[in-house]
Amino acid sequence: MTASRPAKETHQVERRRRPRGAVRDGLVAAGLELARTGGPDAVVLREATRMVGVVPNAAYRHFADRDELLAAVCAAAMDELAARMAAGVARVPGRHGDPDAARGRLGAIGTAYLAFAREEPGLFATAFALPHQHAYGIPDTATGPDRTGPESTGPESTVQDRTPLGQLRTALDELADAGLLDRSRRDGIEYPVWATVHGLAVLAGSGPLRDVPEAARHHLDELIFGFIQDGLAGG
Amino acid sequence: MTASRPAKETHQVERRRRPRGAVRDGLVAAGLELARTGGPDAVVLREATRMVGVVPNAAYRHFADRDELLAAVCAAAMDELAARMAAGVARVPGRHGDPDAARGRLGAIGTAYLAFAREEPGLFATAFALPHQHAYGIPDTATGPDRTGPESTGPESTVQDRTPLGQLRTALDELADAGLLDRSRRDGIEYPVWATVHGLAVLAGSGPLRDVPEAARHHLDELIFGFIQDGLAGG
DNA sequence: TGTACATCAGTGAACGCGCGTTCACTGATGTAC
DNA sequence: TGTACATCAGTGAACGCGCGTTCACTGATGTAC
Repeated sequence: MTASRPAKETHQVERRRRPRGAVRDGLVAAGLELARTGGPDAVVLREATRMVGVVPNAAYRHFADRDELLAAVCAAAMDELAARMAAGVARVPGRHGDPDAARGRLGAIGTAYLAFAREEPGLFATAFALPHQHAYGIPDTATGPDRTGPESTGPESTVQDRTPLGQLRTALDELADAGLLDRSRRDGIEYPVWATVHGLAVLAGSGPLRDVPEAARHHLDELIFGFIQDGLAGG
Repeated sequence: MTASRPAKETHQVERRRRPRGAVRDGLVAAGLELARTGGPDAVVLREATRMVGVVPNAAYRHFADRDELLAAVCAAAMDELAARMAAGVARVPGRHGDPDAARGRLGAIGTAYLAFAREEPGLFATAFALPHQHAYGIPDTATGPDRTGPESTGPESTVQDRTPLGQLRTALDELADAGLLDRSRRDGIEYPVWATVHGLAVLAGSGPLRDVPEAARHHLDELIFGFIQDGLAGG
């Protein structure tokens, strides 16, 4: 029986029994659950420590302040979106360059994006809520390198990254490889495509279209996908 | 001199000197200024009363609670967006049905929308922040009539309304009247167009693309407008 | 035209709450000799 | 292999703050007779 272990050992387990990093991970996970229900504003430091079963100030061993915890939660939310997209893409069979597969993978990306926004509006909002968003002001100097800006579309765009934009780029590259997207139209096309899907995601996930019934929702999805197809085909 | 007025009159001015509705209007205006700087979360009831020069609980003569004040501020923010769009459209000369004018008015709508999101990210976020957004949950039953849903695109869509979506519909109708948009493609096309512009507005206004330098920003705008044009032309 | 009274829109004071954050502490763990 | 000590990661108690909201009140305004 396990009860034969000395009581002393059971007692000394009270302190520091958690594996290294468990509290930090737990705080982020707790913050993620709070964000799931109420968006970024619901990520309350004290509540997260309560959920982990730790005293409030223990959080300061792992985060400088509440904003740093929120930043970690935002990153985790973005990771979850990326993971769902990757899972959707992986579910589509077919070799790289096969036209049907290429179309299917691009569609899977859009579908996963929209599904995430609708099923998890709180996490979706959190994923795109960079901390310090609260100060809506003119950002810094609006100059300097920006890794997500359109100017980063160059040779390095072939580097595979798991971010939503990176996955979209990969899918569009494959579409071009499959001959379904004219090479001359490839450059920068990820932005209009992203904007279209993101716009519907916001409007239908937590915006003014959030209450449309399911049938109309599917109609909306089809309208948007058809529109993107036309935009990719060119005028 | 005005100083010849009896001091008594100057004194009795202390109470109720404000015109009817001035405090309510002032609270909404104050809330709008708070939202301008910090988005919907910055709409703090006590701060608004301070700005108006009134005691905190005076707000409860005009609003049931903080949420009702926020709702009024959100509506005011949406009105400001609508007004900027209308002003942009009105600036484009040319008769109804003239191709150049029709194109110009549609472009003015998109430009005004994007400019508002970039210049006033706080107000833009507030305009689309329906109160009770904090509870991200499955809305009611997801059934019942929805006036902004796609099913409201019918004979009543010809009714002119000043909402952003209403103005977009009007512009697209004119585009069809001018022969630039195939009638068979008109139905529901406002949603993809709206989504595309809204998506860029969010991404570039307060999202991950908010820090892209001005040159790249204009490039993005052109990409999006070109994409919409291709989508309207059809595949 | 003047008076009596209801209503309206403000004041003043107070409440409980939960938050983020700081301080001094303590016990367990890991490391140097 | 055993001991001394630094570091790590938690505890316990407390802080000040600003918020939304409630209560009883009061004076000015509008209305009925």
